[in-house]
Amino acid sequence: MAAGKIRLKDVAERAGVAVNTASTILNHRPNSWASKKTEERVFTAAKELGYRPNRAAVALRSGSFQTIGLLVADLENPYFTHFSRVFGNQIAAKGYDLVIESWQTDLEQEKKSLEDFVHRNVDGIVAFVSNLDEHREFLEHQAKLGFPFVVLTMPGAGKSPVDAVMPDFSTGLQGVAERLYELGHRSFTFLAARSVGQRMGGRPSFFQKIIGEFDGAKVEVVESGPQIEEAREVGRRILERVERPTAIVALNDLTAIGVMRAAKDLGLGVPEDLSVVGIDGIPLGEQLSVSLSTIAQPHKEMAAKAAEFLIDRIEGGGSDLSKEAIFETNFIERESIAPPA
Amino acid sequence: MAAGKIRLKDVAERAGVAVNTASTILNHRPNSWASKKTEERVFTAAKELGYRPNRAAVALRSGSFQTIGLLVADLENPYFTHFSRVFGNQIAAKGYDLVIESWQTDLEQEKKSLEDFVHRNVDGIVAFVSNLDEHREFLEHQAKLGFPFVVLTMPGAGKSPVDAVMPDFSTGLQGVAERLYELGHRSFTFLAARSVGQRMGGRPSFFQKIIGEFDGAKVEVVESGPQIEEAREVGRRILERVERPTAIVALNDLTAIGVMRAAKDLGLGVPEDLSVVGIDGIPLGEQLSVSLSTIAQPHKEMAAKAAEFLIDRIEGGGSDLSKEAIFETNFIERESIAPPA
DNA sequence: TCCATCACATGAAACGTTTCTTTTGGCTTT
DNA sequence: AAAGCCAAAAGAAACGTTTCATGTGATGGA
Repeated sequence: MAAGKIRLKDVAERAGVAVNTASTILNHRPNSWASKKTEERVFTAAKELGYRPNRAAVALRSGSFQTIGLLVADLENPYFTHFSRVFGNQIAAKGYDLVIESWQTDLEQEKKSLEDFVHRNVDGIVAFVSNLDEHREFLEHQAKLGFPFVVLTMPGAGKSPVDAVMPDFSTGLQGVAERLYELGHRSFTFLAARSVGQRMGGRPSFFQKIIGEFDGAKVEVVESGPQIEEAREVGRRILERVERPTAIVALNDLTAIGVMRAAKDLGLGVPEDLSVVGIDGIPLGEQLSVSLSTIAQPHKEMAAKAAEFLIDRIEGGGSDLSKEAIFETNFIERESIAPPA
Repeated sequence: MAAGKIRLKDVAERAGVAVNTASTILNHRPNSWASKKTEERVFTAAKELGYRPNRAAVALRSGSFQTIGLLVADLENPYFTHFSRVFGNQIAAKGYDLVIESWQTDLEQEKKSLEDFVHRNVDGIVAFVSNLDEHREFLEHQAKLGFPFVVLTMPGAGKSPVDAVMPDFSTGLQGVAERLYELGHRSFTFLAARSVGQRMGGRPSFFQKIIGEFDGAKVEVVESGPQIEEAREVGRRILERVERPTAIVALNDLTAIGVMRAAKDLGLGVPEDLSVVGIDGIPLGEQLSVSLSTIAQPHKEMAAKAAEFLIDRIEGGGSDLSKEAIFETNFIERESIAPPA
């Protein structure tokens, strides 16, 4: 248990009032009457004793922890920590606490985390999910229960059973493709997330389609895990070949960093010998010695929208249709791209 | 509230037993007595109904949330997320949940976070604190209350009132100094944390002392904030001068990255024109295009020790003297250092 | 003068568990 | 056959709040 065990009862006693009176005064500020004098007494008593309500009791009685859960894929990826911070600020402003959980890499764990999380008795959940279809049954169940749930995922997997916030990579990818082609690139590799179903919302195929419309350009899709180390390995294998691409688009900024390192390992310069583009727009990308070009997601707006959806559900409770918000991404050109050698 | 409101009572009814019987069977697995037959009935009833205990009620009655709090300086710094993950695994194995909080940069907020955290009714806290002395009064109070508390901080600020886990940078710094001197460096800059009291545990002065013992070497101490952006600015100012150092040791790996970028901004190469060393040993450092030399802290061992200290306090409860664990750091040489031009 | 009315305050139930104490009835012991 | 004992299970109190339903004593209208 936490601090010195000061109960509401103690405060009430010291103020010479009943415990419910103290309760009304301390919380229900709005709509409470009570004479100024007793209010005064209760407040000073509480302060003097250093009273803090017992969260377990509050939660038990009022049915809410005032806590919302955020489930991210990997807390060690700056994209998620950055998102977490922005999101945390948003909901803190509404008086909610944040509990962050991180599932790592595999689908089984993702499912398990999701289910465990629901039973932590949080008031609502925002979760990054790799693939809507894998969780559809579960999410439908939650929606039916009216449990406030918002997912962040990729568009294109059909209507989500719960509110969803999604980036739309088409504009960003279009921008990348056009710019790289314009610079003279014709041979591309797209590093795709190892397929957990259609995790990447058709990013590879969309990119292929765009590139396919350009004369003489070709794109190869290679799978990789989402972390630097693996991308470095995969990148090395790609770049060791005789016929290597002149530009690589990676599945996220972290893997793009891995690819840049792979280039370095082989004595290739970025961007002279290889152009690299990431996805996400993590702040770190801008600070690298060769700053990373990227397709940036609007972190802040997405976090705000997720918070808004969730709070609406929690407070409005309305079990109307699920809502979707799709955010455009945009290509940010930095030092990591240049014309091919 | 979470899932479908299945109470222990419902389980008990379905199993045809009293609620306390169900409780005993479900939790007190060890030491419980009850016939195999009823055990069986209770378990299947619970499973069929999808029963999950209400955490608020459990916490209220048994006085513990089975949750421990981790307070870090900045969740966007990979050092802390990495630590969090390792630490989280450690305590998860003991059946505790983890709640992470992040104070950002300034002392006021640090104090506030610390105090708020205590009132979240967690079972114990592990906190990174910038400076023991700033929190001494508070920590002594917690120690007196017997509240399980472990701090991670720098050594040298006198005996900690609560259990403490600390890195000892003397070996690491010694290693850096020797190696850089050996490579031919004579002019150093030490990027120090902007002084919140003696935040850095005498790192700058210790480094000065070591360097002072080498013939013809000099070191200058410059302050910076802990984030990349500021370090980049500060680094630029240092490197723009006519008399610039040939080697910079930064207060953490992130700021070292900022310094490397500052060099790039000015057209200086790392390591040809400038050697850079960080502190912490974040995994990212190894993956940069110019991999970062660093003074590595033993994350894993430190996290394990912090977990051990805390669990001991929580479960042992013993209010004996506070313990300290000091971990050696060690210098890891990577590509970011070389002989001066 | 009497009864509504009002402002202010209180008593007590309830939230879902855990845990301390008590009951039951079948079995051994004498 | 009565007393005692034990395993197995039930009863009920308690944790610290919030909230619903009451209670009070003054005020004002009739």
